[in-house]
Amino acid sequence: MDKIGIVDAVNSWFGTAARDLPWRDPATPAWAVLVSEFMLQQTQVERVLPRWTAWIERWPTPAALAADPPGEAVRAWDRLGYPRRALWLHQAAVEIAERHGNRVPSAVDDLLALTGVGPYTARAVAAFAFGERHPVVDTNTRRVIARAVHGRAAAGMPAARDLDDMAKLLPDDPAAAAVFNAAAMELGAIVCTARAPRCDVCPIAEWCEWRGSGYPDNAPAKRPKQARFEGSDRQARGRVMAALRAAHGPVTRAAALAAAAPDPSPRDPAQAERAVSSLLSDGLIVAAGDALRLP
DNA sequence: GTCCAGGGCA
DNA sequence: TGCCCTGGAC
Repeated sequence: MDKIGIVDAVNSWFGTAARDLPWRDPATPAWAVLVSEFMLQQTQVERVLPRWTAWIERWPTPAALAADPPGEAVRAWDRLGYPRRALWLHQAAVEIAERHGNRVPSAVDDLLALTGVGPYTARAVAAFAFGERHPVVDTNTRRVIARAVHGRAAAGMPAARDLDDMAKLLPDDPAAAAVFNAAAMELGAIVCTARAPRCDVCPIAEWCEWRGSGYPDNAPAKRPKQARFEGSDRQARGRVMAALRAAHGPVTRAAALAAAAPDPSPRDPAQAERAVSSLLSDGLIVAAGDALRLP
């Protein structure tokens, strides 16, 4: 493996292929970077952009968000999906305001201690907001390393090994390391994709162990099949949340149940009740007398 | 129509 | 290990 060749090729490819995203601007405050990473955990860039812009305009600091009720965060989250993350981001803002003097911490351990911040987000913020040299590994990076370095078609289960692999590739210079972290993710996202890799336009095709050994399919993707969304509890929960976001005040329990199950003859009559009770236990909705509202 | 991606939590 | 949501790819 030619480490220098790979790093230089990926970074210069990134210089031409990378989109001009506002959170990549070096002047972007750490708080805005943290918000972008929360949103990008689960959502494509195109959908995140308008929500992110509105969010940091409305809540330019952690304390500003912490001063509003969490339900406002859930409403502003809109349809980004996984609305528990809006609650977690609000809680993280409270923790930053209270424990860190309204300044996003730069140490990975401090970041990891924040609600909703895991190994990926902690290192992403340390690297991209503070310029620290850390391996930042998401599933795209893991796939790129599995193929280019290990000659495997797909990454295995996430492991500490992934961080070691990326750390070995990282340039010594922190700024170049930050670029490589972002570039490797981008390469995996748009070129070295899971299903249809575009090796013809890959900047590191000449070094790729997987390509060099004839694309062995030695990783039969044992990913558990995702449950269908149509008719799922998740869909029912999403419908209740949409109704609560649209209503600017409490809605009756009956209305929430009706929103959960618009089908007049649902196959699973208990599903609406499950949706409401699980949302209550997640704290995404709260009881207000006989009605329900955002927290 | 079906399948898939995405990080963190319990 | 299973669950959370949505929209886009196939």
